[in-house]
Amino acid sequence: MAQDTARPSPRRDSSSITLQDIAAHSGVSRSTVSLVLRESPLVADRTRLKVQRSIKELGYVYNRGAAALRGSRTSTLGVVVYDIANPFFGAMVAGIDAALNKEGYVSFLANSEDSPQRQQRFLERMREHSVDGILLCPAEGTPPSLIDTLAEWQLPCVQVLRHIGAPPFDYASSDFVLGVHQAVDHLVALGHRRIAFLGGYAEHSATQERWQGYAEALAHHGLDYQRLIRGNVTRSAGLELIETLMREAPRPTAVICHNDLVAFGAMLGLKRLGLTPGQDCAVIGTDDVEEATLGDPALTSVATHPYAIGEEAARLALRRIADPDGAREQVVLAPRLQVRESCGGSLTETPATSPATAGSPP
Amino acid sequence: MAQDTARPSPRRDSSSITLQDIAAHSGVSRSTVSLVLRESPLVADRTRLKVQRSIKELGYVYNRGAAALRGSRTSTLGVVVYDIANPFFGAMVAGIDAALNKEGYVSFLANSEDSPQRQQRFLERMREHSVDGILLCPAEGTPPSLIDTLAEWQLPCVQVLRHIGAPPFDYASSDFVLGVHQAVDHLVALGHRRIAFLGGYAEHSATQERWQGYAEALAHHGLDYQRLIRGNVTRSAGLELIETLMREAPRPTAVICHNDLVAFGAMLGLKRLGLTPGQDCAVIGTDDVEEATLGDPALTSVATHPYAIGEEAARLALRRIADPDGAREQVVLAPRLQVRESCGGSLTETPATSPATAGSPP
DNA sequence: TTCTAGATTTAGACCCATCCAAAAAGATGC
DNA sequence: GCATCTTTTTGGATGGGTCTAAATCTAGAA
Repeated sequence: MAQDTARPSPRRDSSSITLQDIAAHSGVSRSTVSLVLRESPLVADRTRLKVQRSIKELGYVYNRGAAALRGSRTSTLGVVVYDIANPFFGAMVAGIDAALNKEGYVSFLANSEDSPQRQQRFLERMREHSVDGILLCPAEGTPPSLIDTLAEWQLPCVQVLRHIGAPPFDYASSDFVLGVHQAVDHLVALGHRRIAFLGGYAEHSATQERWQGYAEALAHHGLDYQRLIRGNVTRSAGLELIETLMREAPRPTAVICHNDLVAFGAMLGLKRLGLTPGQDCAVIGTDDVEEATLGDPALTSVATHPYAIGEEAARLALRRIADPDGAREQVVLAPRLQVRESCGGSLTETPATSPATAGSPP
Repeated sequence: MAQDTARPSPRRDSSSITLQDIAAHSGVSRSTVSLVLRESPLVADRTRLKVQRSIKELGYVYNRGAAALRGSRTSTLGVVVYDIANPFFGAMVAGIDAALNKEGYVSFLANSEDSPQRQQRFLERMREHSVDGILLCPAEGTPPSLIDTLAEWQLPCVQVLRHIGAPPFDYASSDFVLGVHQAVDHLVALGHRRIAFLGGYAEHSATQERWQGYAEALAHHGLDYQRLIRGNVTRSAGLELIETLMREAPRPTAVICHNDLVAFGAMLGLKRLGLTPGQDCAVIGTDDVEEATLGDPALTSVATHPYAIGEEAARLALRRIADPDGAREQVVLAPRLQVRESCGGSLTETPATSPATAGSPP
């Protein structure tokens, strides 16, 4: 109670100061200090100020580990992606980070490298660390039962980009079906009739949705030509696949690519074949990465907004944590076709389609 | 002790099982179970097996939060980068993740967006979470005192790619000085005499080292021409900077770029000016990202091995955690010039320089 | 002045593992 | 059989918060 000004402030070994010390210093109980720390409205203003002064003066450091032990939240989240070196995921993680940061959350990140085993190990570790929830981009070959396991563990999980297991589940992604529709519509409007689709394997929901959109859109426009080449979704895959494709007869006059990397590879492949992208063959990518603007030619691309997806996924996770039994949600952002030179249209930039609204996944 | 087979295994609400339950079930004390969990050699084999069986049978989940409260380690690390959307950092984070994973560590990731404030907030939060250490790529404008602050906090910190504060400090990076030397040497061998350097600002140690290498190498070869253009390190910056540069007289015959993004921008800029990269002007990048192989033309680049840097940084952090007062280390990997088409040499790939050995930073 | 609802504050149990010192059990030597 | 070492095991204190229910303190009502 009395201000002991006799000795210089008895600041102990930095962070060994506890609630008890603050309580003693400010003349209240441990409980009250705890309430102040958690910004409870129960505490009277005078008391709050007094305690806050002590906290600052003694250089107190909140111990979240201890708090988590008794309390119910850790303010941590686990995030699993399968290829963090891919800039798409980089942007997505940036979005997640920004959204979590606002709410005082921090996230553990794991790169599964598309290995279900690594993914599993990480999730078990997350359980041991008692994270409040999981953001999961499921690795290729993840058993659908994983979602049930997480549910048994009482660990809220938001699936991102890909989904496994049976609905209803929490999910955040882009509407890939709609994206391909937009691309096909645009090409048809430009007069194309032979439109191919490049890249992807059937295992992922995200690929299946693209293919579904492709088939639907062709049917919708009454087009007969249909050519879908499976393959990896890398630059070099695009390079190889386009060579196969252009050797066929009849050739397509346009290709839609699984992502921008494939599209860049395809454009390079066209050039190596002596063809001009956008003139001899239109190319449309997916994702609209930064590089698309500065390609040669600039790439028309279905923008899938990874940063926004990351933000939405994080926010959805926070909602689910706050209300674990709430109705499952699917936040599926509408993509937007970004028209540039690679599909031979004019060089002017045309705002192409509807503004962002929610669609629905299969 | 007696196997209570009367009722179906009394598996309670999933994860509410504690050491106490295991102890009771296997007929030993809590302490012994704890020793088993930590793989202590003190425990007799018979006992260990018995306990492990109980652990499995009851579906026990280790509570790391509780362990951390009493013990001294959390097996967690904080990682701060300033631009996770950049594939270079993506690869680096992948390396960090892989190295940590092997040792049972997990990491919190934050994207500072080059904001010292965000970085500061994150570091404070990491302290509250009692991470065992920090991997820090300091944000632009980070006060050098931050390193002292972390030391006061008793938080081991390995700086990565950039460094601030006074030596000795723990640091993992690439030898940027040597990288530029390699690039200049190669260009000089090809007959170039007017070599410019593109991009970067003086604030970062990583930029300063590149510039130092540039100046040193020119002096070493007795070249008079010296032209260094500051600027951002993005694709579009490269595009703009090269235009400025090529309008000068005399023009350089070669440019070395701060990173590959700048180099790609520069190549695009050359094409827009009607010049051919590798013929009218040689271009060399830094980092050797995947895309370099598939550029048009393929880009000669100083490979800086981000994945390896990430691994080394993580391992160094683990060493420092194990031995907080050990001598500070600087792990600086030697880069390697990857010769391709963009500097006009032949199209054959020449293994250019020495294999990886450690160099030393300024 | 006494009573009471509402606003504040608090004591003490609790979360779940780890640490330490000391006890118990087993092995060995004479 | 007893003392002496080892090898194993263990009780109880401990870490630093949060939770609950109850205690205390107001100010306005009766």
